[in-house]
Amino acid sequence: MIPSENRLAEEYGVALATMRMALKQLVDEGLLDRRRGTGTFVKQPAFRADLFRFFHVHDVDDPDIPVIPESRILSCQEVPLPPEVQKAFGADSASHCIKLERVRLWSGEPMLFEEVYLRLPDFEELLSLNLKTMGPLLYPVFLEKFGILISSATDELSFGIATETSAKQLELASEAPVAVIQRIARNPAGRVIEFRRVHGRPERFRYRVTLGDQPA
Amino acid sequence: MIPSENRLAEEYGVALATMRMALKQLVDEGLLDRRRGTGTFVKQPAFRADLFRFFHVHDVDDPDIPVIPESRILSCQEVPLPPEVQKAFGADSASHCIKLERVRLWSGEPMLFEEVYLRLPDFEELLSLNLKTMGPLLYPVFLEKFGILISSATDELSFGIATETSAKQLELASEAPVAVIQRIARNPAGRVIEFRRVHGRPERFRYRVTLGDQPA
DNA sequence: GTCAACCAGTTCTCTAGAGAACTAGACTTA
DNA sequence: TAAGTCTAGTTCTCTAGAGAACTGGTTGAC
Repeated sequence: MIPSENRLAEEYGVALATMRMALKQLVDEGLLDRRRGTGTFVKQPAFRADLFRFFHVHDVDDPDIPVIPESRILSCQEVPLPPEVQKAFGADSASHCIKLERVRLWSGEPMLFEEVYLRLPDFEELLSLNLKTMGPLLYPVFLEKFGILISSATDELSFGIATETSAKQLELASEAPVAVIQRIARNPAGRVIEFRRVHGRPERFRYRVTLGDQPA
Repeated sequence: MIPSENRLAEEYGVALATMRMALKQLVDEGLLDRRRGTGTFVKQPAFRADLFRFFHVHDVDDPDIPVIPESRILSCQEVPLPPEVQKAFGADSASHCIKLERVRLWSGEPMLFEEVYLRLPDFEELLSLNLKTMGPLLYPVFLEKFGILISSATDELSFGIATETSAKQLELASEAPVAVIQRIARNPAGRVIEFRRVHGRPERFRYRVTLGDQPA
């Protein structure tokens, strides 16, 4: 809970209405939560709900329970920038980047194989970080360890065939059909922070997204 | 362009600041556009950009050009409510609904087969409407003919196999693999207006979505 | 012990206005 | 003609405050 609008206005030497406008803006941005008669509270960053709600693998039997799949990191190393990543990062990118490979499992079965590309030198420290200690979600790590907030992402879904690596990790036959998700994630300034390519086992794959005004 | 905030406040007998707050809210809802030094203008409903941006079939050669596929309506009739539609519409639904079938083509090739379920009696008039005169997009028709605004939608993508009908319309072999999109669309009050099931040819299928703050 | 009444603290809505910032068009001048 | 200047009209930001609406806790009556 933060101080009341009265106190804040006094403290910062602005009029009450001005402080109220400022607070309202922060509410609109999803950073604060105000309750009449109670007070103003800081909110968890909204991307947790916004970006992961749809990226869950849903149980086929009960599709309303979203699950965050377990994460198993395979590798994390510096590689030259692949051309499609170069295109996403833009001209101001370095010539190398970090490539992180991981498998996401659900009930012990591999569901998704992810290749995550991250900017250098921004994420240089990631190479020396203990990957075992990371949780299953990357964006909270970005925020806590690097101070980088992911505020928007564009996903593109299509169908493709497995690569040698993804087939192996997903326990599929070589060149089996897979779901392909390509994600470009940005910070609030619109700078592309992450390029991600995901291959998923098609038979249990389910991707959910809600656009527009979220109904209460 | 609508009258200035001064005039409106006077006309409605409220204070200037109050009218400003009201106008700001309409701007936030995407209904108005204000330009300092110029005036306030009514905006085209935002869903046009929000909901259709991602629902485009992108050219494989040039994925940055979105295309609205041509629409060919096959049928439009009253049918008993299928159970999954019943679940989406909720308990207050009538026992029957409108089912609209159509194919969406691109460069003459069928890309998507859609089954659209709409509430009765809300859309009763649709049965007597000349379907030939409708454009390729349904939501503008909902707004203009029925005064119903679609403001949010939840899409769920998965993989499945073609039904007899969808295989025929998409010119695929029976039980061929297809992309499946299930959409639930709502009005601003959160009432479910539309249930839609789409089958798509997998090989050129591409679905793009951006969540979070849209970068300028 | 239970329930109702009260109260201090908070946000919400609205009033009344001043001055800055900006725009589009009309006007002036070289 | 072309470029700069002015001006009326507009939105934007901020001040100063009153009263309503609501919440969570305390007090008091039974």
